[in-house]
Amino acid sequence: MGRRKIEMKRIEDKSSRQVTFSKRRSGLIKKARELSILCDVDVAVLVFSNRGRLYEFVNSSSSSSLSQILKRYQDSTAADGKASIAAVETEQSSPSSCAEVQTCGELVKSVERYLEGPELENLRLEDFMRLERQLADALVQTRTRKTQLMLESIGTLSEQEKLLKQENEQLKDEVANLIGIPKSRNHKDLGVNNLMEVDADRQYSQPLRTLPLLR
Amino acid sequence: MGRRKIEMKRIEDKSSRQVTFSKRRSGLIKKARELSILCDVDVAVLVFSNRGRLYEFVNSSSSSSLSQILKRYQDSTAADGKASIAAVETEQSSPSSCAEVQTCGELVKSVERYLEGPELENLRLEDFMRLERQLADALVQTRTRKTQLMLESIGTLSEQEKLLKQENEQLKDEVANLIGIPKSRNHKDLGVNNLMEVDADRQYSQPLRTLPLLR
DNA sequence: GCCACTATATATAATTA
DNA sequence: TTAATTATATATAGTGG
Repeated sequence: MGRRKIEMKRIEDKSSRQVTFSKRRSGLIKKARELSILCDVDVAVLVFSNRGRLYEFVNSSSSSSLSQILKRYQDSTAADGKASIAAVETEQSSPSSCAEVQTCGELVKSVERYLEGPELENLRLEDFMRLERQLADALVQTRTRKTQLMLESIGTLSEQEKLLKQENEQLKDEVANLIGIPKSRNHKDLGVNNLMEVDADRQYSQPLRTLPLLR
Repeated sequence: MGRRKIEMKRIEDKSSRQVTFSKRRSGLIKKARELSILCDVDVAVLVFSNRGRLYEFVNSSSSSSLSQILKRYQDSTAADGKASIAAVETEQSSPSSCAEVQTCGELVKSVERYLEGPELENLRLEDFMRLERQLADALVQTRTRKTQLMLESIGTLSEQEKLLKQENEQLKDEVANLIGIPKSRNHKDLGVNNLMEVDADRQYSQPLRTLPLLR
């Protein structure tokens, strides 16, 4: 929304953080006002600057006062007082085999037939509960199979990687040998040690960006 | 901000009011989140639909103190004991972050507390439907992230395998060279080049230590 | 009622005064 | 500095499925 896109993280420069705070704060409050007017709902926005100042918006037109809104808020969050925002994402399609897809497709079709059939009227709650269970089972099986296949891929690839690395090391040794021997008899060991040290370092030289996500 | 400018007054058409409510509500909450992140401040947004549902955002790092601050603004403290779970805003989020996962953990905890609480008797069907949605959302999110991580791992490993194979080929060539044409004047250069190439590749040849955690 | 889309309105990051 | 300005990013009103 500006000359360029900014990263969604704390703005480190104090000055521009302050400017952004001022602009976005009023933007937020403006939007809150618009929402409350357009949709005729109660909205409260509270912003506490880190110097302790409070900026707020509470729509006053309705019967709700701030205290009432806050009361509602506290009632609503009596259990823990925390906000939680769940992001819904469409599940990515996995690399599933043809057989599976076919099976799933058939399953879906059979369900469709089931739901469109003339005997639909005659079905009872019990039938739908059974159908639900069947579908849930199919889903669980599909997911399990998917996970299994992915883990297998990962395992195979890791194994492959290990072997390639070993081979690689041997080749490096050989190269070091071939290069090192002509000079003195110690060169070989030095070369090998050096390579191994480099190798040992390698495993630590990586930013593990995935780790935090697992916490 | 749309195909045309709209008057700043209550939208009379019920349907489009509802649509606008949904869109602007998530927009408002998104902006609140951005403000809290970019400027490192505490922000709370509370939106009550006129059917009594609460949509909220409170930046989690400060929620407990925020709750306390909120208490200061409460002038009446009559308790009516009605319990309800805060509705969870469902919105798409691009970057998965620690905060999100943390939110999942918090969600689980709050659910546990909720289900063990003394007010369990007072909950209505509506509350459980909402809870179900929240949990389903959290589950989808978790699954999606899992799948994403696994796919990333597979991608990385494949890439790595490719690079290792290339390196391997080069090393083999070199060994052949060194054996086939020993003591040629090119030896030194080859050695240096090789080491540099290895070095350049190093950044890709990383063991993914996070893998076991996915199981 | 919920998507995706897209034209347009609005918000705002960088820049200038 | 704070206040305008401007170029760009983002939000969203209307639309169709």
